[in-house]
Amino acid sequence: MTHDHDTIVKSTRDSMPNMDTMFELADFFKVFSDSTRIRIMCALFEQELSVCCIAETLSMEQSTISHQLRILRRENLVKVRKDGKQSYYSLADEHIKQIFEMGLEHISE
Amino acid sequence: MTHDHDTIVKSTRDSMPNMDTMFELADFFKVFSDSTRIRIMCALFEQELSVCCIAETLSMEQSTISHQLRILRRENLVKVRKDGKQSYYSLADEHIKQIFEMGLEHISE
DNA sequence: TGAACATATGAACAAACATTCATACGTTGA
DNA sequence: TCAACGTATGAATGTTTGTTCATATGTTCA
Repeated sequence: MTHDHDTIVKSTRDSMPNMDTMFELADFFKVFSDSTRIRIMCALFEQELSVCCIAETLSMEQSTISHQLRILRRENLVKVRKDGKQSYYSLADEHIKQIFEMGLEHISE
Repeated sequence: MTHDHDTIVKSTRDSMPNMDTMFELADFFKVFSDSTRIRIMCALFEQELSVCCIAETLSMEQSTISHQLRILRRENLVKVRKDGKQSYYSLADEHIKQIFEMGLEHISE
């Protein structure tokens, strides 16, 4: 780059959020970037479900679902309730629906 | 799974969006799941910028930025205006800011 | 108590992805 | 026209990540 961009570069940098914030933002959206996790969350929109019930609903292996639920749990998007042998998962945040709506809105354009 | 979940599985499946929709949704969020792309979009919030200007703002290689801009272009999140040697990129959609806001809201909890 | 079941998790594997390097293409101005 | 510059892109590379397999943990019930 030869021409003088110093002013623009500087003011652009100043206008941007903190580095940390932008990395966190990417990490947050990363959770929604996998179709299995999306499908799990969609399944949980109506009611809480056990792990094997989710697995059967999605026609996927129990292990796969458990691994993905772990990620959703870590990110505080779902919560667990244990009852006997089963673990019942539900959405931790009503917020999630809004985020879905927003994505759907963009897709339908 | 031994106990009878057929009813729940069936009604859950019925309540869920189309498969295609859920895959598209994941693909949409995938675009936001990378910190470089997030940073590029943040840089473009204020004004259109040339490729080399973005690269310098983020202290990253021009090639890296070009590759990521290609993805953002493919997903219709940025648009290009060519002027002489330079390509000026800008956000294609005011929508994007809303999506960012929503993510930031969740992070700050 | 032991067998059947539900869930969680580590290791291995394959696929997806971001970055870098090298280079090609197009534009400008001397 | 040729050199310098800005941008785009294919190939190579290393890393991340989702899925599978095997298995461990914990619970229920006969």
